[in-house]
Amino acid sequence: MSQRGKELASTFSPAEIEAPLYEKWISAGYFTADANSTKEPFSIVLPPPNVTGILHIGHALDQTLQDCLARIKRMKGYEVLWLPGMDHAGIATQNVVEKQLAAQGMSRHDLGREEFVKKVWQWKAESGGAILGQMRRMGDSVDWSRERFTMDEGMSNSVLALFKKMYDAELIYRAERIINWCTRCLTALSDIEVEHQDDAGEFVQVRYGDGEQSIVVATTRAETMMGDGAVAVHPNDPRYKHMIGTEVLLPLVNRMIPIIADELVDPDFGTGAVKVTAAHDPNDFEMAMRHNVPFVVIMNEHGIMEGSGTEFDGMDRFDARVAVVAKLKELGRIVAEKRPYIHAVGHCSRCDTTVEPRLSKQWFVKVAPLAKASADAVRSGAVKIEPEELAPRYFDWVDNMHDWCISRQLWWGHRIPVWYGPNGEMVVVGPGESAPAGYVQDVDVLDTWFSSGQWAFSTFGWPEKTADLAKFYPTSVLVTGYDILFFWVVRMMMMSTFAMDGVPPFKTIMLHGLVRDQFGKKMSKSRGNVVDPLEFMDKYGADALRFTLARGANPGTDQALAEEWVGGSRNFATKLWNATRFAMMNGATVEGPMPEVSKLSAIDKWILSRLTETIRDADSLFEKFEFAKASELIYHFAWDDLCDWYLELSKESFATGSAADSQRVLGHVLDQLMRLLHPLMPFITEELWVSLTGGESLVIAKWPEANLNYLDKMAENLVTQMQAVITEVRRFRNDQGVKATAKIPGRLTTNGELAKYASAMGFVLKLEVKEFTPTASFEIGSVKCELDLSGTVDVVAERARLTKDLATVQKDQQTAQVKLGNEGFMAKAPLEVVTEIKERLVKTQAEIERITAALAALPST
RNA sequence: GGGUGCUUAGCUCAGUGGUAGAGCGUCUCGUUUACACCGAGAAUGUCGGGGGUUCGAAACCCUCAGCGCCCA
Repeated sequence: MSQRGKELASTFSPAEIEAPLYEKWISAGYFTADANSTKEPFSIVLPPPNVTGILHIGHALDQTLQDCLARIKRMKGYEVLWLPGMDHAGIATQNVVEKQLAAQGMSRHDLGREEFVKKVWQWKAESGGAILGQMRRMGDSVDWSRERFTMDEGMSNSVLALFKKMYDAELIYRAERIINWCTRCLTALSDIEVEHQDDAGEFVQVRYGDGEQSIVVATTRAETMMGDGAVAVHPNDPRYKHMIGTEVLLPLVNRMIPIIADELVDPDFGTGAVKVTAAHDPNDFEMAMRHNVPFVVIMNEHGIMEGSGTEFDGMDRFDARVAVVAKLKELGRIVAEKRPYIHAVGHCSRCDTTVEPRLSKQWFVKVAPLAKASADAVRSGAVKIEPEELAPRYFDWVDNMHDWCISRQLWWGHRIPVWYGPNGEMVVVGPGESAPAGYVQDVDVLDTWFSSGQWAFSTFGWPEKTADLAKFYPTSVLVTGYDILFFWVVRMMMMSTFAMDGVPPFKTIMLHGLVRDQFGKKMSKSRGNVVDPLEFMDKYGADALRFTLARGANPGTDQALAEEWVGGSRNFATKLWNATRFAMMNGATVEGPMPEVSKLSAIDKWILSRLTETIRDADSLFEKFEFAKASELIYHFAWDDLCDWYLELSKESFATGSAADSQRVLGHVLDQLMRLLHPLMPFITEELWVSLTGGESLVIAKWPEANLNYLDKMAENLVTQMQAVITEVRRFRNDQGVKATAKIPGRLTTNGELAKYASAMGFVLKLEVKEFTPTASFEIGSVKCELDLSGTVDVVAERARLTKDLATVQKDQQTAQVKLGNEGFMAKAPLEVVTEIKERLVKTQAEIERITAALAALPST
C-alpha cells in the first residue's frame, strides 16, 4: 500500500503520528532480531532500569543514544539486537514494599519471608515496569520478544551457575569481616552502596591511663571505646616511641590495653595516637589482624550498645556517644573537644541511615583476579572506553578494588545457593541440582549487582550454548552514564569476562554525562528543578525531546537542559514538516533516475554537494559517538542550507514551471535527509519519508551514503557569492527602511556563471523586473545592483552603514598588512597560510575601493 | 587529603596554533500562499588574572584565583 503523495496536514502534531507509527514498527517486527541471520551482528543490552522506576530524563538520554545507534546500524544492514529489561533492584524494591506495609502498621516479619516475597512479586506485576511502557513513547527500537528481568527463570539459572563456577574457582568465599552495615535495613552493604557525606560530628581527645603511663587518643567515635583492644601510634613517632609495647588503662571499662605501632597511623592527625576498635572500624580491623588485638563487640545489629558490660548498654549509639563523653568529662579525661567537627561519614545509599562498620560473617567475591582481567581487557585495547579521557577513572577503580561483599540480609533477591548440613557441611547447589536431605539453605540473598553484572550474557541464555549467545555476544557497545562506571560497568566486565572464558562483554563502553537543569545544576527533588521527560514529550513530541538530548550529548560531559530548548527542537520538527509539505506541493519527487549532474543548475549542484558533505561528516561523527556535533551539522544543513537558501533560490524555477531536474533533486535531498535524521527523530522522518517516497519504512531503509561525485566546490563558491549578494541587498533595503515584502524595481547585472542566476536572486529579493531609473546603485563583488527606491535614499543611514563597514574592512586590511610585513611570519608561516592572508589583503583592498566609491557617490547632506 | 575536570556572548555550551562560533534570549522591521512553532536585519566577548613558548595563543607550558565531580 503506497502512501505516496498522501497530503500532509497543514500543521505537524506529534501526538497524532507517534503511537500509530510505533505500532506499525512493532507489528512489522522490525525490531525483532534473528540469531540465525547471516548479517553481521550489532547488539546492545539496555542498562536495566529498576523495576520500581519511571522514566526520568537520564533514561531518556541514555535511550535516545542507544536507539540512535541501533537504528543507524539497522539501516546499515546489521542484524541489530537491542535487548530491553529490568533489574529487580534488591534493597530499593524491598524498601518500597516495606514502606507500603508500614503504612498498614506491618513489617515484613509479620508476613514472613515467603508471603513477603510473594507480595513483592505481586507489586512488581502490578506497578513494576512502567518504564518499559514509557520506552514506547520514546520510540525505542528494542526487541520486546527478548525482554528480560534479573529475577526471571533464565537469569536465576545463570546466577546459580555462575555462583558455583566462581565458588569452584575459589573466587567466592565466606568470612568474618568488617562490613558496611545499615542498622535500619539490617543488611550488609557493599562499598558502592555507601555514600559519603560531610557530617557535623565531634572530635574529642581522651586521656587513657594515668600519670607517666598515659596517652591521649583522638576520636570521632567515643562511644566505641569500650570495644578498644589497643592504642596505636606511628612506629617512628618520637612522642610515643618509648611507650610502644607498654599498656595503658582503658577508662570506663578499666581494662589494660597495649600500645602498638602501625604505619597506618598518621602522626599528624589529632594527637598521633588512635584507639583500635577492631570490631567496629575497618582500619582498626586491619591493624588488629596484624597485631593480634582482640575483637570486642559492644553493639548489636540495630546500633544499640550491647555487651560492653557498662552502664551504656541498651543505649542507642548516638545517645551513647553523648553519654560517654559526659562521663569522661566527669572523670576529667577529656583533654580537648571540637564540635562541630565536619568529616565524611558513610550513609546507606537507600535510606540515608549512618552506616555502622560491623564485624559479621558474609560472602565475598575475591576481586583481584577478576579486576585484573577487566583492567587488562581495556589496557590491551580489546575493550575501548569512549571518550578515552574517562579510562583513568576506570583504572583507578579496578586497580584498587576491595573484595566485594555479596550477601545481603534481605528477602528480595536471589537466595544464596549454599546449603548447610547438620554437621557443618556446606554445599553449593548449581542449576538443576538439589541439596542433600536435611540441609538448610543460607538465609541471605545476593547483592543485586551480582545478577545485573551478568546482564550481558545471561540475557542471551547462558549457561546454555544458545544461538543468541553465539550471535550477539560480546555486545557491540555499552551505552551508559559515567556515574555508574564503578557500580555496574566494572561488575559486568568482571563477571562476564570470567563467565565467558576471557571474552569481555562489550567492544566499546560509551559513556555519556548527566542531564542537568538549565543552569547546569544537578537536578534534585529538594532543589525542585527536576524535569519530566514524559511531560516534554506530551508538550513537544518525542522527536523534539530526543533531538534536544542528542544535540546536547558531547561525549562524557554533562549537559544542561531547558524547556525552551525542547521547544526549539519542536520548532525544527515543524520546519521539516513544512519544508517537506512545500516541496511536495512543488512536485518534489524520487521517481526516475537522478538527472545527469553536469546538466544541473549551480543551485542544484550546490545542494547536492552540501548534502554529500553533510552525510559524510555526520556519519563519521556518529561513528565516533559525537551525537551533539552530528545533530548540529544536520540541523544546520536542513534549516540553513535547505530551507533558507535552496528552497528560496528555487522558488523562481518552481514558479515558472520548468523545474523537472530541481524537483528530482529536491526529492532526493529530502529522501536522504530523512534517512540521516531518522535515528535522531524517528517519528516525523518516517511520516514525511513515507509520504514523499511511498516507501515501506525508514526503519528498514538504507542508510545514506555520501556520493562523492556530487562534491562541487565551484557550485559551492557560486552559491556563496549569491548568498553574499542577497544578504547585502537585504541589508541595504533594511537600512533604507524598505519592507522585506515590498516589491521594488531593481536589477542585478553581472557576467559569467553568476549571470545565469541573476533572476533567481532577484526573485528572492522581490525585485520587480521593469524599466526604471535607479535611485540607488552599488556593487557587491562582480554584481551590480540597481534599485529604484521611489524616492530619495536615506543618505544618513547609508553613510553610517558604509562608514561602519569601511572601518571593519580597514581593520581586516591592517591585520593582514601587519602579518605580511612581519619578517618572522613570512619566513616561518606555512605557505598556504601566507597565501590565504595575501588573498585576504586583496579582497579587503577591493572592498575598501568599493565602499569608498559608494561613499563618494552619496550626495552630501 | 588524593585524583580529575572546568572557567569563551545575558544563559547553556562548541571550538587543541592562523581574522572568535551555535542554540536560547535581546533589539529593529515584517501576516511575502511552506512555516509567526516563521522570515529578514542587528547588537553583544581585551576567550578567569598574571607570566612564558611561538612569526602567530581561546588553544601549548608555568603560576594564581574561583567553581565542580570522583575517591578517601
